[in-house]
Amino acid sequence: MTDTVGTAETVGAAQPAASRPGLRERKKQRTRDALLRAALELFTTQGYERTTVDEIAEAVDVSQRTFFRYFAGKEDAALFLQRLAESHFIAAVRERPSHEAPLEALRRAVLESWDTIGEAIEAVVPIELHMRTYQLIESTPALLAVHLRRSEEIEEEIARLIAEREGLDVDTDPRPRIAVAVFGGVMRVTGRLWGAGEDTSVEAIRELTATYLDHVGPALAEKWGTAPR
Amino acid sequence: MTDTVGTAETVGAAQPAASRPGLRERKKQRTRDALLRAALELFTTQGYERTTVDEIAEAVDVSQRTFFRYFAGKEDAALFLQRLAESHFIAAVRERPSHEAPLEALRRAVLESWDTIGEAIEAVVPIELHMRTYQLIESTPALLAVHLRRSEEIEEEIARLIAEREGLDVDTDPRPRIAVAVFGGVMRVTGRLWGAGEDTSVEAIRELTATYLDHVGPALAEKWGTAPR
DNA sequence: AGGCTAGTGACAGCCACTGACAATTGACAA
DNA sequence: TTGTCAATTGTCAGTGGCTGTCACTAGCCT
Repeated sequence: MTDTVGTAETVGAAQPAASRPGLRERKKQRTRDALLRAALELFTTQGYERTTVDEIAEAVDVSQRTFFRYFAGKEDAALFLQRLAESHFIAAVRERPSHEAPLEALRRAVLESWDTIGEAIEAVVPIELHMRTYQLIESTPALLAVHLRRSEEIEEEIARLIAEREGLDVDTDPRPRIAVAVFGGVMRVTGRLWGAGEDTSVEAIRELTATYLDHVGPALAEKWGTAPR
Repeated sequence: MTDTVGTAETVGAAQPAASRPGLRERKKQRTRDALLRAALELFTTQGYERTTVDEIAEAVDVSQRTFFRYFAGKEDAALFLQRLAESHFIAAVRERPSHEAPLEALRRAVLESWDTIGEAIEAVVPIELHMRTYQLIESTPALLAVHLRRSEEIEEEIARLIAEREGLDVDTDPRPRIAVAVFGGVMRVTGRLWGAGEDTSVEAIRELTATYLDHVGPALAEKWGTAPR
């Protein structure tokens, strides 16, 4: 709050002069991040239901009302990072070359986006907190419910993307939606297993995903050999 | 509330003397049904969010507290019939002969259970109200979220069932969960399309389901022909 | 008939969330 | 530097879902 704040900030920040959000904007960003971190920290330590919005606000020393100005609700804060991750995934799908077969494109998009997502999150909160948050979501009915609904919305979006890639009409041809539903189904299964397991590393989820996607074919086979494979 | 209620009920009811729940029990049942009907009626006419629990209770002339003794919450009432339907579906799967391939068994189970479910529901509320309720769920975010979470739980249950049928271990072999996830994904897509469409008949959902299930293979093909089919 | 207990109503209270209004503070121009 | 405008925030009051408690009524059982 000194008189040289302006200069100090400009120098101290790693902003390459291209974008200088202004004091007000930066302050807002800091408040949002602080609220998010406090919320996730409290959620993952005491549990989601046992944490009140007042506690979160108090931890950041703002009014409860302010919390609701940054987040639509408790859920919104808890799922914030998921949304971040989802947008990265969608972007990854968009960038897949259109000569790849639909499922192939989706597969590469997830596997690839695991990394870029990590970086984006680290810029806001420690990755480790995000991992804990993910497990929290999987184990908290209220959060899982909202997360699954969001997943469905994303599936619709991706289905339209795929349809566009292939030059098809989603409302006429069932294949885009089906392909995405299949893919989404597998992702949900692997996500759940990953969250329930011990190894929370990116490698673990990557491998699990790849393995399960490889098993879609066999799982749909007329007759299953008893060989588990 | 006359003194001959007991006798009248015994005669009037279609209970074949095998089970006579007792006055208390019957009264409870009537209260529950009344609450359910009132709730669904209000939900589907005014909207879920715009209906308060007090309104529902008042419509049946009981205290708000009593509503919560019968239903865990507003959601619980709204999804009551879904749960009924789900249990029928699970039962149908259990009864499929074990020589059928997994997906074939699931397919037959749904298509078959559409009918038996109808009867079970009619015993509580008019089918037509159930149809409206289904559309309400699909179009109400809060309800859809919980419904999807329940779906996931059911998928897990079915996956274990399938694994058992095939003599496999769900935690070792990915195929049961994958197959069920694929199936569930298709069901969700068709359910959504059905709810959004005009034709709310059983035939419509049956045909839609069959068609979409038939397209799973093509949707997973390496290269999609441009023919929508 | 009379005790036992399930079911209920009435009341109090917690917490998520919202609208309204006033106070504060950054942004920008004079 | 100072004044004005607009964005942010705090405060207050209220709505609605949901829960705990307690006294009371009415089926049920011996």
